[in-house]
Amino acid sequence: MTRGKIQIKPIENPTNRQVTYSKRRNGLFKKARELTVLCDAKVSLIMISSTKRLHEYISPNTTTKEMIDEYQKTMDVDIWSSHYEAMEEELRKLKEVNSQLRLEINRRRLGEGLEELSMRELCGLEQEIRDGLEVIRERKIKVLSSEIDKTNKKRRNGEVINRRLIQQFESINIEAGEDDPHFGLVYNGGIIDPDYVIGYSNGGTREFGLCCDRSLPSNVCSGDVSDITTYPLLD
Amino acid sequence: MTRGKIQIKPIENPTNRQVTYSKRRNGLFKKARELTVLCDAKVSLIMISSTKRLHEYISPNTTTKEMIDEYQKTMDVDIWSSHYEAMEEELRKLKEVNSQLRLEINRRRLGEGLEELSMRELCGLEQEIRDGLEVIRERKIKVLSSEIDKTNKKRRNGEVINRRLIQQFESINIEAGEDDPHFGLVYNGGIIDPDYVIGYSNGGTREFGLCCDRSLPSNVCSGDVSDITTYPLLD
DNA sequence: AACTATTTATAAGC
DNA sequence: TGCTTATAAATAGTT
Repeated sequence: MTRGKIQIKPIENPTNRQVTYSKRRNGLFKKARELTVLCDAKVSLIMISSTKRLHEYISPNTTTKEMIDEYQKTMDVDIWSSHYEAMEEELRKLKEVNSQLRLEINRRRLGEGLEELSMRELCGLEQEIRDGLEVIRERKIKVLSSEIDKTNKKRRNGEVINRRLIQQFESINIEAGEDDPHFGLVYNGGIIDPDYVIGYSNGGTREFGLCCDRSLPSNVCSGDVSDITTYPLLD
Repeated sequence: MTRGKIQIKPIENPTNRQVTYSKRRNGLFKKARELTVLCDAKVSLIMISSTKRLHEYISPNTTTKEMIDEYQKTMDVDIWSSHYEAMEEELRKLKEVNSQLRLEINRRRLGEGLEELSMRELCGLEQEIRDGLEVIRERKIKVLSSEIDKTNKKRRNGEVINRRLIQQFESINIEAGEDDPHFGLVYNGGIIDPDYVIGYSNGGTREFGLCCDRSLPSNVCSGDVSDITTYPLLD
């Protein structure tokens, strides 16, 4: 605007245009800076040249994000909605995968959703499940073995008391003059047969096995047993 | 900057400050507009006064959102991160549920992850899987039955041709003066025993069962059979 | 908001 | 890009 007034219209010459852009850009920056200082204002200035180069000024007492947030609040528009789109897509996909997984679980657990499976697929699924069943059986055996081991250890620790108990029983039977006692400690020599144990607890640190002689009629236990003496097993 | 040069420092007088803000704001707008036209540039200018009033200029050939998008791309920063937070939380939760579901599937399918299960849980899981297995077995029987039904329908449709085929075989055997033919159509009266069918196809709309008399020695079929006549079954 | 003296911005040239 | 400079434009202080 000197050495001859200019018209405000597009500068055709690219070099000229770029030079003018550069000069005026700096002018704008300077003015923005001055406004910030003089008037305690906040200024966000973003410029993109025709050559796609970006320059920005932001007042020192704020951030671009803050300015944009303020802009949004004032204009009551949601500029970011499009920014959610990618994320929403991901969300949608995850939800889909999720429900697929749930379907899969239900199919396997309840054997539902088999309608569309071919004979070959059904056989494959059956085998898969059999395999899984086998693994569970093996695991059960392992758990049981370890429980038995623990029980045996406790039994060994309790053998002294056990012997005293047997002696007590024998003396009672002798006192009563009975040769064929129907009650007694059943003790099968090391391993407790799980099928023979009635009532099985692994909740605490002590375990008890209540055993009955199966050859006895079931009503033989119906008497008054409240005066039974119990002994704590050693840990 | 006239009637005496000014220092670029905060204007203390609020009225003065506001007046200067107003004047310089318009100046900035004008410069921005001119830059847009002269240099084919895009300008986004947002100003907030000390009295919290917001003014903006945006070049006619663009939008504020576009400018901000471009800004983000260039600066390689995510201004909106805070806007994503809620969504990211949801995303995180979904992913967690997802991996839980996958874990669940693997446990059920492969019988893995059983280490932490108690005896009671193992028994429950085993029963669950047995139940699922039963459903699959039932489904297999259903599929097989339906296949057999379909086969029977086709067989009935093909009975006329079947009979002609039998007649043809019989006449051949009579011509040969043979009383005990070793070749013939094996037809067990309605239901084709799947174990007896060698080669089973359900891919197309037509099905063929190739049957051999199992009492025959295996080398009896080794002759020249290239002149066998085939008949298409009715659909 | 208008005026205007002056400063500032800048177009053209190098 | 940077410097120069003539001149247009912006604007501080006043009314």
